[in-house]
Amino acid sequence: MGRRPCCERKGLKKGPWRPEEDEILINYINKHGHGSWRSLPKLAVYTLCLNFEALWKFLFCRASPLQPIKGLISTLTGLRRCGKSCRLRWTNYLRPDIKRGPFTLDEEKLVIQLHAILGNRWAAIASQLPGRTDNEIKNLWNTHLKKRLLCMGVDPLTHEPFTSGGPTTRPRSSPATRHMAQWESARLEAEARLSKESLFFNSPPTSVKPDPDFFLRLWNSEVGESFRKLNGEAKADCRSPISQASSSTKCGSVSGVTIDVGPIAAGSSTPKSSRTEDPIMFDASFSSSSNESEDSSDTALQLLLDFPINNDMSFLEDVDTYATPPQC
DNA sequence: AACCACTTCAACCGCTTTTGG
DNA sequence: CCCAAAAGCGGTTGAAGTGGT
Repeated sequence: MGRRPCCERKGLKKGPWRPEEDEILINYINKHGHGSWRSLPKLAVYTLCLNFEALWKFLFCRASPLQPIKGLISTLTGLRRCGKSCRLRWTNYLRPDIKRGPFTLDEEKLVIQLHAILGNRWAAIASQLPGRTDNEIKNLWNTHLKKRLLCMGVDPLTHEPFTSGGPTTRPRSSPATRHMAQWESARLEAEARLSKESLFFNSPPTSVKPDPDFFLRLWNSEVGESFRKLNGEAKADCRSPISQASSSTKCGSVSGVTIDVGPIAAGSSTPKSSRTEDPIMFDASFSSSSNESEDSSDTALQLLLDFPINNDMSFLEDVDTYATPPQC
C-alpha cells in the first residue's frame, strides 16, 4: 500500500517562496490560524478573493468584477503550494516568534550540550532554544559545530575525543549512568511536549512557573511508565527521579567523578528514540544541592547543562581561532 | 573579468508517528 | 482494532552567495 504523495495535484509550485506568497500565507494564518495544512493553500486563495470582493463592495457598493471568474483566479494566482510546503515555510521562516540572526555563543554551547544528550533530535533541541527552529539548528550543526568539533579532535557523534585510530568506540556504562541519560532524555522530550501544549493554550512562555511536582507528575505519566518498564535493571539503584534527586547518595550525585554514559537505550520513552543512538558522556562534577534539582524543570535543565561535557568547550570562546580551522 | 571550489541555508523528500473515522 | 490521511521529523539537495586564483 503506497502512500499518496503530499503534492498530488500537478502544477503545484516548488522552490523558493516569493514575497507575495509569504504575504498570502501570513495573512491567512494570522486571521484563521492553520487548521489543516493540506487545505490551507486553497483556503488562503479563497480568502484572498473574498477580501478583495469585500473591499470592492465596500468601495463601490456593488459586486466585484472578480465574482464571475473567481474560480479561474483561484487557480491562476495565490498559493499554489502543497500544505506541507506551507507548514514548512511558516514554521521555519514566517512564524513571528522566530529569532533571526547568528547564534550566540551561549546558544551554540547549548546546542552542543543538548546534542550530546539528545543526538540528532533537532526538534527536541529546538524546543530548548526559544525562537530557533529545528531546521536552523540542524544547519548550524552540520555547517559549523560539527566541523568545529572535528577540528578539535572531538567526535561529533559521540562527543568524545578521537583516539589515534579515529572515533572512539563507546565505553560501556553502568546501569545507573544509563538510567540518568535515559531519564534526562525522557524528561527533555516531555518538557518539549509540555511547552508545546502550553503554547497551544496560549499561555505566554514567560508565565510558565516552575512546578515543584514536575518530576512527580512526569514520573507518574506515560513517559515515566515506559521509562520504568525499560529500566527494570536500574531499579535497585534509582527508584524515581524524586528519590534520586532528594537523596544525594543514591545514583546521580557523584561529586567530582567522571561518569560515562552509554547509548540511550533504543526505544526509551518514545519509539522515535530508537532512531538516534548517540552516546553521551558526562564529565560530571555534580555536587550541587539535590533539593534544588527537584524544585523545577528549569533548574533541573540548568543542572544538566551545567555538566561540563567531556569535550572542552572553551574553544567556542575563541570563535576566530577556529573560523579557519587548521588542517581541516 | 571569468572561472572554480567551497559554504550556507531554504526547501524538498521520504519515512515515522499521530489522529480520526 | 484497523486503516488511511495528516502532521511531524530528520536527512538531503541544490541555488545563491562568497572567496580564491
